[in-house]
Amino acid sequence: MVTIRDVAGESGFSVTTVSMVLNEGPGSARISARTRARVWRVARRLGYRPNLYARSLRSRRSHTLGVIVFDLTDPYCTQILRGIQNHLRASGLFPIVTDLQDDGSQFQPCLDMLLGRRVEGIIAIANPLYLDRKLLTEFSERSIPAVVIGRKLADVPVSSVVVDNAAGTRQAMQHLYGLGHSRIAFIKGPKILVDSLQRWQGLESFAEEVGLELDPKLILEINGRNSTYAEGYELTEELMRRRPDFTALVAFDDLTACAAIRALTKAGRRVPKDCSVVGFDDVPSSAFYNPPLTTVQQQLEMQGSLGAEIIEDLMKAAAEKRVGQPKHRTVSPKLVVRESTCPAMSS
Amino acid sequence: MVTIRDVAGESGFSVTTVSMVLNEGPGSARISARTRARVWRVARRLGYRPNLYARSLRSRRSHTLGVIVFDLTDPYCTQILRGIQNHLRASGLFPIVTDLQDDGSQFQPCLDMLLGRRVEGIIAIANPLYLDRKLLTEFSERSIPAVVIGRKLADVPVSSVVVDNAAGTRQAMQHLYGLGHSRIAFIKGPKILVDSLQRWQGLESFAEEVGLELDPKLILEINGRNSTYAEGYELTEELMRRRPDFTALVAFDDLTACAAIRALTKAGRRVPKDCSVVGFDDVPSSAFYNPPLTTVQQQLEMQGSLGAEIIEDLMKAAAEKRVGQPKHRTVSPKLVVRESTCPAMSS
DNA sequence: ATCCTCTAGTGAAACGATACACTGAATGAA
DNA sequence: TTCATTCAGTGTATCGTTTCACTAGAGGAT
Repeated sequence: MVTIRDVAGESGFSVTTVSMVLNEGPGSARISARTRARVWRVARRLGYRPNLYARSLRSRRSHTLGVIVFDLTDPYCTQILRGIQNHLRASGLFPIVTDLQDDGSQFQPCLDMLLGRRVEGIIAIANPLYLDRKLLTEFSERSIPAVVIGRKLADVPVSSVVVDNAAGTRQAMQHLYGLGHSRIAFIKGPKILVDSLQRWQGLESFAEEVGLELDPKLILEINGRNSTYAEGYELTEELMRRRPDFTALVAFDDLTACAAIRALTKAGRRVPKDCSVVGFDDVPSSAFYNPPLTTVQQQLEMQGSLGAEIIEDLMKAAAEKRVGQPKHRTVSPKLVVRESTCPAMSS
Repeated sequence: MVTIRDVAGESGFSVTTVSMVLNEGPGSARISARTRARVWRVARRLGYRPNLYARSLRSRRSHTLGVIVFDLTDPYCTQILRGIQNHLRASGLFPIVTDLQDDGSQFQPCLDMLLGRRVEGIIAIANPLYLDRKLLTEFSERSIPAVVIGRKLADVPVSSVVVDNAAGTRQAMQHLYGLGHSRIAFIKGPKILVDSLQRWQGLESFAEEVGLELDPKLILEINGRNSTYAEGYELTEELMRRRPDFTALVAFDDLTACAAIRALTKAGRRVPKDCSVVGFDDVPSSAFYNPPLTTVQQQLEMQGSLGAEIIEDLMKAAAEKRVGQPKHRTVSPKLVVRESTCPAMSS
């Protein structure tokens, strides 16, 4: 591997000069244009590549941030990741992503990894199950900026990006109500997720406003013990057993919605003609479902880039020894209407 | 941040001793148990975390490998990634993943990134479109081990892991043939992918063996100009226009299969009763499709871990200054039968 | 001629770890 | 007693950069 010393020797200038030229920093202005050109030429000819380890060691900056995702195979995570990457590309920061693989006990090892690599900031994509606030506190103690995407932690001084869940389900309900649906079934999310409650509240408040009664028999809840899909499927069967006459179903998320559609189809009910279904998230595969899913889009990429923006600011502040105040952003979800919903049959 | 010097000062031993103890290397045997215990205790108490930059700089080992994926939001990639991670966890190697975002021009920057971080090996998940063999050659020149997953490059001395495409489509055909289907439609993959040809050949050879005639009018091909899904949808419509009487359809991949199912459903044909459909890949969402997709499972996780195994061996060889021979592995695909296929109607 | 400023660059000391050759004391054999 | 060997560590150079204080020489002002 060719080092800066090689470039210096070959070009006839000192290591310092080469360093200043190649970094194009403020010092570089003190070097004549001719020298700069020569240094660059030699560096290029030799294929010089600065050793990031040496650089970071000396400069005490890693230009690196850690991203902790709870499951890299989950499209929810990868979309957010995409947003983060896109925002970061311009800023010269490099994301190191670590994957919890849906296993909470991996949190500490991941954190150790990232701290060992001296990340200057952290973005955690939060499955609340695996988000250890104690560990996040560790960051604020070391004054390493951190932002959580998908969850707002009340008692920890950590930035956050969240979606306005209530606004999302309100839109979903508005849509169905506008289509003339009134016997609507619901599959609520598991209690452990704050999102479950928020989504339910948005939905309930809309129903109350327009004077729509919700039949308790048509409200079921995922308990989260088995696979979401399997459970969604079974709950839908249970709903049909209880009250076969509902004309629409609101699912906690897209996966549940897909399970519901499958169960309905199996039972001989056509979606959307016999029953409309709406989901939440808008993961990419929802657009390709049979039928394409009407769902509440979370703007995950946007959430990612907002998170990246926040962390970037905080990191800049930290580098300049200022203290950055935690920031909190909320993104507005947007209903995307596809083919899993249609007007209620006038019965 | 607490350094090794702090631990040395606090424990009363020399930096060298602390280093030997904490690394638990061969040198550590020369240190008494009492000293070891003390050093560990102090290190733990102070929260010492070795600086990986300093370590790598001095030891000239990064214990790091680069993974280049062509699209991190593609489940194909994330499943392979999962396999890689799982294999690597035990071996103390850390994967740094870079994402091409489906943009070939990102290949060089990603490579630069990885080389700057002194990765000791590379795994590339190959969308052949973006796999630059010139750049990969750069690795073998620097004698950095590399393995490509998803493609075997004939003229480059680089290891590979591939799926036996032909065996996969043979199984798919066997399945349909066994169910009594004989009027089968096909949507071939785009010409630029080697997989397209291989899958087609497997399929054709099976048909020939059992004396099944393939109607040229029922063979269409994705050209890859627009979105695969949209094209799959349109091609299916075209097939129905040409010969509405086919009873089964073999799609190039799962996404195409989903598009086909959607098009068939829209046209009022029930899957599988009126037409069976089989895909290829078995991405996770295929199991949740409506109906759940019968498809050829690629064993992507397995491919990932095989790739990791190869790179691990090669890296070990490189570290010991041996030369590792490129290895080539082929995984056998496996048909998974779900609900998108059923016996042909006896007509 | 002297002093000062500016220009264009240089030298040496870090950064935090590991590698390697070395050492003082204790032990054992002759 | 003496010499060699082992034990349990230590001192110092080094990895490839950046940082910071410094300087030789040119040019201008007095």
